[in-house]
Amino acid sequence: MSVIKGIKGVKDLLPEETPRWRFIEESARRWATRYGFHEIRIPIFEVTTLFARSIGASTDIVEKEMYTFQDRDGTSLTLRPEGTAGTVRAYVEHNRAAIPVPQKYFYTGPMFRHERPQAGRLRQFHQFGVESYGMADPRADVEVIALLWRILHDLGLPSLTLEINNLGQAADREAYRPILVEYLKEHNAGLCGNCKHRIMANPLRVLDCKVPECRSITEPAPRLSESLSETARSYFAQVLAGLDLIKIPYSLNHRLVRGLDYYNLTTFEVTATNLGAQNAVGAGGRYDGLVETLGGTSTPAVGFAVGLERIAMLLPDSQKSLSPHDKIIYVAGFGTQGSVAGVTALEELRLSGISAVSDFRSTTLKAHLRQADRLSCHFTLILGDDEVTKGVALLRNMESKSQYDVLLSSLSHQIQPLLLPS
RNA sequence: GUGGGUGUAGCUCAGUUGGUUAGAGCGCCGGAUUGUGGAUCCGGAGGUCGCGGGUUCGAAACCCGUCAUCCACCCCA
Repeated sequence: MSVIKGIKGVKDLLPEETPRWRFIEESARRWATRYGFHEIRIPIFEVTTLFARSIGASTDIVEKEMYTFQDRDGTSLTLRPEGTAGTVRAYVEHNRAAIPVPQKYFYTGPMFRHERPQAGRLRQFHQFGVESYGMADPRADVEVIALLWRILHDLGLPSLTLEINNLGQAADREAYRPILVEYLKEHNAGLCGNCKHRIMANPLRVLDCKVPECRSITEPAPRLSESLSETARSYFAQVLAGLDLIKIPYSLNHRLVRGLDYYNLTTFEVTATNLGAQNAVGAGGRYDGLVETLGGTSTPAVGFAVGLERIAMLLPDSQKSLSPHDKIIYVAGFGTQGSVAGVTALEELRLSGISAVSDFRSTTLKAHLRQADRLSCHFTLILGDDEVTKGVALLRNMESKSQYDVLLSSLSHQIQPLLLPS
């Protein structure tokens, strides 16, 4: 019999790691709530066309990274590669635009992309994201960026950089595209093979190339910012002013081009050193056209998503185990009568709200005490045949080693006060 | 999809130009202490050397293939 193993790029989160995941998730929830966002829970799979339409048919995600399968009736379904598409779908489907207050949602959960795993990249990974609908106002952008920054900063993540760029409206990019293409064609010879292809396919991505030769070629290239309309420029200026106002530090990056088709105007990304090659912790932007693309009425929107695995990698040790664990009492029942009395003692303690554990493999007091020590229990309740005969149990303080009798008839009553925080 | 690194005990890793019974540390179990944990000492259990083939008198080591994993490219959170 061969052992069945987990799927490549899909990881278990073992009990040792879940406390700090909870810490991250709870922190993100708390901040999002404080900023007026409400949780939405959307399905893990959707019809494939939802993602193809929203993310962009020619993006890498849609072209080669989706987990797609057929439903029994032949409908093509896909495990969600990101959360925005599903959230917009729900927004449109439930006609949330009709509700007369800003619709601000957050979500968290697993996402799926079929890529080769590497540091900070899995096939099932987890994101926390927010979406703010209905406000075509720079302050909405600032609010979302501020929330992103606060979540990450509050977790104590080291050396974060917030980069921001203005992608303009689609018309601005259309105007810029031929200008950039012309420049790139002149310098075609010096570009890497990838970028030579990108000139026609997606010229903006050449700006984002990591190859040093490409970077030095694109450094003096005409910039998108020069082709932007006055409204796009002024909008972006107001976003930056808003960030200045509430003291969110940022740096402008004219090369920041996001990989999803639906972004316009403001785009941003928070990167960290020490993450390996995948250094983006979180990213987002404005996507004013998406709701309409998915059949809703024209609705401006802005949002972001952060990668939980990447946050977990960056989280300092001092932040990892902040969950306050209650005091636990170990019940050492051994011998014929002691074993039986141990079972009832465990249940009685638990019913009265006390965390109680035991290791039923241990048959000797020595073995029990060793387990109590390993479980770092503050107290051990010793229950051997002698104690049962006397109608008592021995309560041992594991640190001071002092121990005394407690009556079995009023066990939890006597133990409860001992477990209160001293 | 492409490239590179690594697969030996539960964990971290040694293992000489190919040579006899594959080791260490930590961990685990037991004893010293017949009902008292952590420290110490003593003892013990635990290995298809990733898998399959090949070369050889002989392979953990060399060759080929394969799988897993990690890292990087592409791209992204």
